[in-house]
Amino acid sequence: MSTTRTRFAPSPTGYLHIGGVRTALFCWLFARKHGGQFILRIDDTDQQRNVQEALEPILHGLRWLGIDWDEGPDVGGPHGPYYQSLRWKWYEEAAERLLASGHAYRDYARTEEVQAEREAAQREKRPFVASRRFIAETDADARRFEADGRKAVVRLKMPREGNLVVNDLIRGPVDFEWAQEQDHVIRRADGSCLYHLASTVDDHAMQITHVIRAEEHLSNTPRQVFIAQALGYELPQYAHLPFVAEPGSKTKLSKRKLAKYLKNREFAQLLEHGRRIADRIGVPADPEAFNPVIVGFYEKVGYLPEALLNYLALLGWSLDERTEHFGRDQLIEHFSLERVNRAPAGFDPAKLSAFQQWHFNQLGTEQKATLALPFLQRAGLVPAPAGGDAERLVERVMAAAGDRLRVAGDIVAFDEFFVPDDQLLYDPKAVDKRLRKEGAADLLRKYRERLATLETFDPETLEHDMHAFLEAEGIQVGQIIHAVRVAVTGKQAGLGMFDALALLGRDRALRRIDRALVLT
RNA sequence: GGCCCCGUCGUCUAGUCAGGUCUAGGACACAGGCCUUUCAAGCCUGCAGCACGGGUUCAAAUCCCGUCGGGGUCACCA
Repeated sequence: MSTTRTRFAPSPTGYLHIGGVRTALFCWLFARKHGGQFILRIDDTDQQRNVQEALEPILHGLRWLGIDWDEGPDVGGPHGPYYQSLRWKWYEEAAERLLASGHAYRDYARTEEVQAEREAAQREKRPFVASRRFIAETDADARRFEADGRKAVVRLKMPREGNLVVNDLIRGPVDFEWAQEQDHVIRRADGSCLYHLASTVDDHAMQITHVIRAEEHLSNTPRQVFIAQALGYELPQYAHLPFVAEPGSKTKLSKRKLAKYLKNREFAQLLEHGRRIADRIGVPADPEAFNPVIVGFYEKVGYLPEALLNYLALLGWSLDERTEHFGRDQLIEHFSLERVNRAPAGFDPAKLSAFQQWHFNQLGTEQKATLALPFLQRAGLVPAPAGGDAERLVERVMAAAGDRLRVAGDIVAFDEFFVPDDQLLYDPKAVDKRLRKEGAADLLRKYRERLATLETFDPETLEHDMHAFLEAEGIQVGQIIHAVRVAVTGKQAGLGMFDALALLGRDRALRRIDRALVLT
């Protein structure tokens, strides 16, 4: 057998869908696993305008995830062009050959006529497969039909007996009866060719050995096999992947049903989390582009490509009963179609988030800081270019934050460390609860005086000193620390208190406490 | 409706092909607890599933038949 070659054939829709990219991932993994090639082919037979513009987000998303293609747009290859709109000559020629060999015919039936027959069949509860009442047997027939104002489409002349067994690599043998198959149109009245013809011709021309695609194409396989056999092609192997389903449902995930998914608590949280970040960095949160069903969403808010990849791979595939965390290379090493599940897999936002968290926390402080910096810059919290001091501060905040960030964009939630003291915002609820509490202001004032005289301002010294303060005042830590936190950060929750103080330094801490005291 | 696919905790899954080691394992989520200056994290515990009904067998999640349920597809879309 020749080299393994798989392909992903997206149409330029302007965005990379989660379900689509999962298919691409499996095709890519399979090719890489077997040392073969992964080909990207653009299915633009239907849309003419702005293909490049609508394609860009798809290519970008694939690149972001590290799914690279050996042949396709940008990189070219020996079987190009890789745009179906540029390959019409091949299809045309194939259609003529099918006509010549009797595997296809010119059908002069009008759309309405076919439609009427189809509806009649449905009413009588019998399958509709073909009309064949307007086949032009001779040139004279053709001329007569044309004089009548009719135009011909080319239809496949499907067999009326026997059956086909497709040995699907994931599902095993699948049985189809030829008699159930319609005489599908392969060329329109205007001469342009349709997807099934184009796809079959291209798969052969590009020497695709394994057609790995979504389950929705399983029912389409017989007509493609028919075309391939009629044209004398060697058949590729087929593997039909289960759908990526809606959260909590078995229906195919769709970009258009955002409102419905938002009823799912976890999905709503995922989007909400993203929006909080998007708001701060000025990313428009319109559902056309900012939507968890689209890969771009994750890049925009600072997910790690390897986390998405890992999650997606496990959506329908598994290695064994325990291994969950995979890097790109391990995925390639272990992937196999035999271990792809047959049932649809629901998209689980919470699990994706958990994977992200795990991968993000595998990173060192420095790497996390590097990833977070652009978010601070976009939020206007750190200048661009940042400069050494700013970079060090980001790293120190990141170190003190520990596991508190899930995605790189979460850094904007720690804006208090980057904002000038006189611009720090105080959460009114926090002020009421912690600063306006009886005795809080007095204690805060006393604590402020201690801080003012403290020699060193690192977390250890601060904590040590706090204990001395507690003893001197005869109070519990809870009685003072919350007030200090609100005073210097404006918030009720955040980093460890002593880390926060040390991060700000004495001058900034004192200034903030002074501001806070005015609020009491 | 015809044809095709699918059906193990709420979710993703292991186990099904080669029936026993499965009173069904893991993860996420959820609940409770511990830790604790907050929030996370971490640790511990808990909750929860073989769609149903027949059969075959000493033995069925696993094999067979049927039922039910879900999904896909039936375009001059891809």
